[in-house]
Amino acid sequence: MGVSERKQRQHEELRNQIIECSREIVEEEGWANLSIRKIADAIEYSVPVIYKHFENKEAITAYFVQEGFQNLLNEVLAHIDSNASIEDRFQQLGMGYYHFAEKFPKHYEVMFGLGIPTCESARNVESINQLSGIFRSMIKELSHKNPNKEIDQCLKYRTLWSLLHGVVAFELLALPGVNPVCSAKALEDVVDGYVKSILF
Amino acid sequence: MGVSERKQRQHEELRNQIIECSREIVEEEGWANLSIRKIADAIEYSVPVIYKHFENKEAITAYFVQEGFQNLLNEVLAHIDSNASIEDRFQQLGMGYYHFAEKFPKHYEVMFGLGIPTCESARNVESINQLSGIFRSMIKELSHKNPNKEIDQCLKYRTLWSLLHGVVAFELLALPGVNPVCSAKALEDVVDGYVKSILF
DNA sequence: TACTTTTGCTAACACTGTTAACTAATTAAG
DNA sequence: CTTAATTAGTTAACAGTGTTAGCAAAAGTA
Repeated sequence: MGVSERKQRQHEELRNQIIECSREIVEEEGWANLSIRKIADAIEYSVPVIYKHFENKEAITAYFVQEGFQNLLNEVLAHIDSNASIEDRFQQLGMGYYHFAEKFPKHYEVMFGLGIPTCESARNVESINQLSGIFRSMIKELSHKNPNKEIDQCLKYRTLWSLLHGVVAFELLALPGVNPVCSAKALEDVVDGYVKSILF
Repeated sequence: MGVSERKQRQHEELRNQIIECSREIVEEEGWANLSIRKIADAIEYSVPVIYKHFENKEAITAYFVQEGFQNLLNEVLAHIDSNASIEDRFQQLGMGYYHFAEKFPKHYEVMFGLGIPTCESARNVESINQLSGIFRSMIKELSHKNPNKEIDQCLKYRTLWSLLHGVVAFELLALPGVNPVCSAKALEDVVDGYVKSILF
């Protein structure tokens, strides 16, 4: 037959077109200007067709949240050299995180935007759990280097992510009065302080 | 006459009503559900009346950004005991920042929300400059305690704000997989590391 | 009293997300 | 091969959004 296969292929192709057109719109006009009608226009289909592929608009943004966390995971993994010292690996982790945000700022926006209902869609994303695992194991390893100090690893896990997010969010916010110091430098500084806070 | 005075008073009263009704709506339904028509309904006037008091909807949110930074400044000032040591004052600053976000989460959202066009409206807010001044002078003072180390104060200013924002943003995002460690504790931890990164 | 200004309204325009109802094309069954 | 069933895709509507033009009524001024 092959006919139903072709149909399914075409169905998936259309889904991809929705995704790619959405990506372009967001890239050029930002999340606020992404609309179902614009997508429909871009894929040259009528509006209701989109609802055959995505339950609603939020499901489209949720896709990008998912994709974003996958990219974040890949970027972090790509930056970590498992032969390096644990201290260096923390810097590498930071740089991976930073480079992700630099490469995919729109993804970062929708992943971590405050007040946007996409926070919900971050739940049940497998990549987060993997990232979480990397973070925690590195913290554990670093903690072992300083057996004298009682270290709350749960707390440290949270602060690590806070630090990373803080630096990156500031870069994206471009708050007034803040000189354009290189964010990578700021992140290096912050991670350095973080590592020291565990070691000393 | 006093008649034009009364008119102006009534005009200002209506403006206040717009603000207070907006505050209530945002408190109960969030920023996404704040609409001109809902405000008009609440103040029991027709829609165009609102445009006599605010140029557009963004001007309303801009008002809250302004108010937010004023509150943030007040909260920070209230927490800092000028007789305390510089190390303690950094902790106090952090706590002031944190308590502001705790008391006014909706303000924090609109002040620092990513991707929301209100970032623009943060420019030209006088309170930011005052806050900025406090941050910088404290960094300067702490740096003097360690004359051996060459400290990039511009960088430290940026990282300080990143740290504060990072912790608070995480609290508000309530990201999955992150145990509900007390944010105040996380902030204390972070500020401690920050101070040490300057002193040692 | 007549004129002018202010005040506030209705109604519209151009958008938004979402869905019900319909048509046309395609597929499967008799 | 024709008929029935399914699917694909459409139009048109509903309810909501921000914003504004045009008008009526009220209030203030001469």
